[in-house]
Amino acid sequence: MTKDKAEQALVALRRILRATEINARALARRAGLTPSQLIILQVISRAENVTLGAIAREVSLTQATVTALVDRLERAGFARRRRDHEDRRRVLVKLTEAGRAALAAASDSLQERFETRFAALADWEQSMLIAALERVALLLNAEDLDAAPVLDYGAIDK
Amino acid sequence: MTKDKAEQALVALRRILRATEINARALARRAGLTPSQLIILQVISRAENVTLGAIAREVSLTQATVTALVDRLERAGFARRRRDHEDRRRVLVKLTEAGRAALAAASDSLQERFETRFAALADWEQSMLIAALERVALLLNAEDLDAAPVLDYGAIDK
DNA sequence: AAACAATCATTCGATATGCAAATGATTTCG
DNA sequence: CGAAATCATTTGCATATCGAATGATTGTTT
Repeated sequence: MTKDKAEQALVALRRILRATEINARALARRAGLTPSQLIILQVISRAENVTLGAIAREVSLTQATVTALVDRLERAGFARRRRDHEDRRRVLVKLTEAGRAALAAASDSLQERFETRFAALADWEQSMLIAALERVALLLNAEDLDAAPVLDYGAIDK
Repeated sequence: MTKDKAEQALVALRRILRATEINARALARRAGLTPSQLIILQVISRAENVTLGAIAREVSLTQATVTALVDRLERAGFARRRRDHEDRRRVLVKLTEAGRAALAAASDSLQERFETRFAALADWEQSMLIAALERVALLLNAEDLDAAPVLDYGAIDK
């Protein structure tokens, strides 16, 4: 009797998760940030001028938590707050130059390695991998877990 | 010009990471545990009688951190410590009945859903997905990031 | 065997994470 | 207008995580 195939798939999946998880920690460390802070920073950099609540929803954290995280990012000089003029309840967050630099310093070598190696594959193989990954995401029902549009979780975390 | 294929792959990958990450939190919550505690509990359950240092290495945390986590698991009645007789510096950790029950209560619905859906696929498709996942793990160079043998990160976190 | 080095766990101090509930400010809607 | 909803912050609390120091034990060297 062969090893259960679903189990094989799960093992490979866990290996992927583990690699990215460990990478995320190392990554943040290199940038002088914590994993959570790095994630927030990535969200901010992707969508300049986001509201705090939007960030919270995107990363599935509480507004209170995001407030605290942005506090530290701001104190570290990586981000800046400013009130929204349209709706003065909102607070928009923006990346500073230092923040951009920190992100650059944290350039994701794991991701780059992946991209490089991926690019070296034959075209049909690239397509196959994409199809397979999307299939797996579907099997995990990723779509009804996150209504969030762009998500982009950086590399995990945590 | 078509969207970069590597980017497509990464997007799917992030969706997978995100699904599992959110799931891990919900999972732990259901069992009355924190994500970290759940991970430790899973490690313990898989290899009965592990040393604290071994746990730390397996999950890439500090011994100090693992000590604190096991403290809480023990206080909650989910695990028990006992000294190793061979080498009295070591401390072995064992799951209690309550711990086993907690793990059962936290049975991973995401994983189950995956297994169910995976099982419904045609045989060739299963094989293809496995191959693809293993390929991706390789592209991420998972093997030189973790020397750890069994790894099995449960459902990530964190 | 005595001395020294290595290993293993714990403790301590410090910072960060994360939540729920309460509060304050502003907008929206009946 | 006044009530309800929305958005951010604050507060209080438990946890997570690390590095460095400490204590206990084992292994090694002379």
